[in-house]
Amino acid sequence: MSIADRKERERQEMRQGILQAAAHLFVTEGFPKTTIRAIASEIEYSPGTIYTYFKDKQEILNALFHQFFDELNIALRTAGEAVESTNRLTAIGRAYIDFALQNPEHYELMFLMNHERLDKKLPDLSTEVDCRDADTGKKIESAQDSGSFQYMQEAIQLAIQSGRQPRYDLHTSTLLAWSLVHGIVALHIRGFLEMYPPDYLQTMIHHAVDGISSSIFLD
Amino acid sequence: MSIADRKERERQEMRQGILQAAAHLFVTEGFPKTTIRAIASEIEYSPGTIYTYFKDKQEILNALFHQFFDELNIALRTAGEAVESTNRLTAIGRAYIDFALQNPEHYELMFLMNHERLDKKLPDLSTEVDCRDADTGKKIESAQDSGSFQYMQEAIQLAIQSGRQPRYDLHTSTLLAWSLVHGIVALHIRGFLEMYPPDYLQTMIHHAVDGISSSIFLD
DNA sequence: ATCAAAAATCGAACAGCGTTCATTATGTCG
DNA sequence: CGACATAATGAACGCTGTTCGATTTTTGAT
Repeated sequence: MSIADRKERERQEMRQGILQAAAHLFVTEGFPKTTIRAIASEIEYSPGTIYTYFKDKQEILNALFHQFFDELNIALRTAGEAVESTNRLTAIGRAYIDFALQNPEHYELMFLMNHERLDKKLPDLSTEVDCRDADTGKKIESAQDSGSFQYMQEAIQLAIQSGRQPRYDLHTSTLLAWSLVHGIVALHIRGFLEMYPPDYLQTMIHHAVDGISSSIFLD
Repeated sequence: MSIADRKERERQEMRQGILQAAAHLFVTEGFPKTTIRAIASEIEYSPGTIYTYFKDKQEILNALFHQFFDELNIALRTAGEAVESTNRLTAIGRAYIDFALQNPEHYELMFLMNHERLDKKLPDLSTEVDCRDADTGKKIESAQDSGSFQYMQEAIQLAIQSGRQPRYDLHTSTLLAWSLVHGIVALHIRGFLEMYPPDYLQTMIHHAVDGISSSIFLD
């Protein structure tokens, strides 16, 4: 079994090498300007070899897409678990904005770019039968690879359980909170907030994060 | 003088024809899939002719960019002027979301796509000397070609003057309002809200619009 | 009307792209 | 060792945005 294992391991290492080179080029040069030939050159292989490991350029992007989402997930949960549940939503909001502003190219790939057809793999909190399992009892995908959205929603629910008065229902509150932070960083990354001096913008964003709660809670 | 005028008019008509064909293709096929050859074919000219009227493909996009911004501007001001100043912000927010959801490809070009280098031509409300006119009293760029952002800000200022208590300063309030509506439509157009049933999503958006005010005002 | 000058149009051509594929090389097993 | 699967190659295909000399059309003055 060892030889097949090694083969598979080498294959994954090659995939990771391609992904690493691609990520570097995507981040520094942008997605459209990153050519398959450039990726191949970076890992010192022929262009055709790329296609032994990925179906096409889009699939490379998809792989990075999921990888970056995992990073965001970890960043949010790390920031969230570091504070008690009452402050959690604010901490998550701040971590979200920090992640986006410190990794704008990652955020670009994840949320801003048009991925045509791509399985978003977002938490399907399908309102009704969400955790329809009953037997096994662990359908929530280990709650680890469940999305950032889900975690934000859990934080809001915790705040409500702690006694805060929600303005809207849970989903609407989550949507508003997410829209607010996404809207700010999306406008910022696209350069629509360039008219503000950086420090003033920082202050506004700071207020915005603190304001997430006041947007969705009555008190 | 008439012949030079006609030449110029014909030139503008040709430009408009190209823009119209390009807009149609951009909207139906998307920007990357729209080729110069396809645009040329649509207006029944040779590909090279396009370059007599536009420097490159990007400049066609820029022209449409400004054109769509004018459309949004008009839509917002029409909706805003139709109601008294106290309800204006909500009316603008609703018109903004309606515009984006009814013209998602326009919104894509305006706010979602990465335009690399592009003079955003956004209202330079440079925080300080904004409407420094005093004498004439109409330095606000005829208030017509001034941006949608500016108009939203004016609506908020009107609400404040009507006695509403702002949570933050004017710029921050405007940023929050804009981020909220942009965030919602951006997430929606990118397909991140597909897990919600359409009618439930509509309700949430409805709440969100009504909630703009409660986000930035204390009362 | 005539005719040079100017402007507009054309379409072939160029370099680059993502992708494919027959060929070559490499490594694995009977 | 020899048969075989697998990986790597790089030329080639069809496409792209763009350029440019050749061609046609339009202009302005005689």
